[in-house]
Amino acid sequence: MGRKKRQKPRNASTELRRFYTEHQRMPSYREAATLFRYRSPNAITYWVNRWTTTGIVRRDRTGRLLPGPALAPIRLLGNVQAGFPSPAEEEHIDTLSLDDWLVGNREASFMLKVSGDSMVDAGIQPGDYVLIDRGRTPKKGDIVIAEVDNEWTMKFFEKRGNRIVLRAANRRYPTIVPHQELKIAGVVTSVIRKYK
Amino acid sequence: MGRKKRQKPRNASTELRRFYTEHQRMPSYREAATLFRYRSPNAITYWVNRWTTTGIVRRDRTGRLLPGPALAPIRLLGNVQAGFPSPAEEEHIDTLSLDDWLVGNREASFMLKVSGDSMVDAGIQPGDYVLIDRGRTPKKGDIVIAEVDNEWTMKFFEKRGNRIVLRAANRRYPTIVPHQELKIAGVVTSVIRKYK
DNA sequence: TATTTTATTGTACATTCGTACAATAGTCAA
DNA sequence: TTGACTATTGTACGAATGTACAATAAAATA
Repeated sequence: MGRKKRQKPRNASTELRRFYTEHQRMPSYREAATLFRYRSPNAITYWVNRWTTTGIVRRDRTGRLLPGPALAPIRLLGNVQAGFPSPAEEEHIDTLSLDDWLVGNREASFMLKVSGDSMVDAGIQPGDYVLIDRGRTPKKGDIVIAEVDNEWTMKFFEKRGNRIVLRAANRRYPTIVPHQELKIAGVVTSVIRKYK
Repeated sequence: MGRKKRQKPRNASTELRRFYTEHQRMPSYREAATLFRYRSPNAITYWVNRWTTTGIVRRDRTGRLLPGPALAPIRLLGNVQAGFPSPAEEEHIDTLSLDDWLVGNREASFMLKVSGDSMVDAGIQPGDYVLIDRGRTPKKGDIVIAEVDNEWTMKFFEKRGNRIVLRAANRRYPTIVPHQELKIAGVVTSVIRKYK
């Protein structure tokens, strides 16, 4: 039969991950054959057998492909200062995606980029991103997105006696005691800083 | 025919998202029928038709289910201080997952929980998580995980003349000039803080 | 060189899949 | 009560899928 030079699929994990994130599913054997330039879907059967041993893919009930552990998201290891962690003592957030880990209530969540310096003393800097949960009712000490004088800002939600006050985590900003009704857009559930 | 009380599937998005994150694929029509307690896969065909209009699901080439925009991850909106953003002016990280956004090089990445206070002046606090890229070569100004005196710490990577120095972002810690060879585990690519 | 191992192709088949079609019961408003 | 609309069930069919089997070329090894 006509036959191409042998190849052995290069960076299978990368290609498969790309397909998975692009299509939100794993390829069929025939699609994978196309992807890796094979003429027969059976070439994929051949490779799937070793990919399962290396954890790149798994099979579901009907034999279809699923992403294996090696395609899975980020691992959470131990602490920085407590000495460098050995892979043995990994915490097991392994299987969880950052999305699931950070976003509890998807429908009610959104993200903002921080541009002021009113929260620097709380370690939130301009350029950071904050995840907001719209649905949550703020507790004392929470960081909230609130409307003050027709402007939305990020402040600590606190109480003085029975009154609610909004405190900035920057000595240069005053604490605000809202007169009338107070609009709160949501509670900050996490902060993300991304270095280039 | 025997028939159950009418139901109209409740929180379809939640159920479907649960299935998708658990199985890493969308259900077949028959599986979805089981999931929502229907006796006929055709009940799902019926509902898929309206789920596609509300963006909960999409169909692929062969009619199989894919997660729709409404099942998709977090949206990135505008800036905090620049006034509260209208949904119109969303940046379009919509379709991107936090994982993809934060983790460039999956194989070479891992996560650490910060336990020291050596970087507080850079806004990295004890309890924060840092994502590390093993593969990247550190540039001046990067935050790195380095081995100093048989202990791993997080420091700014800088240069004095031709020498590499490791500087803490906390006035109480000294700057370190490594004598011999310097082991660097990776470069910090992002910081994540999670409030309870 | 000869031999073994590894990689690729093609075909065929049972299984699973989505969906078209038809029937009918539940719900609601007039 | 009647009629219109909505929701559910069952069946059947063509298309797509994973895989078993067999053949064989390419590369590695002796």
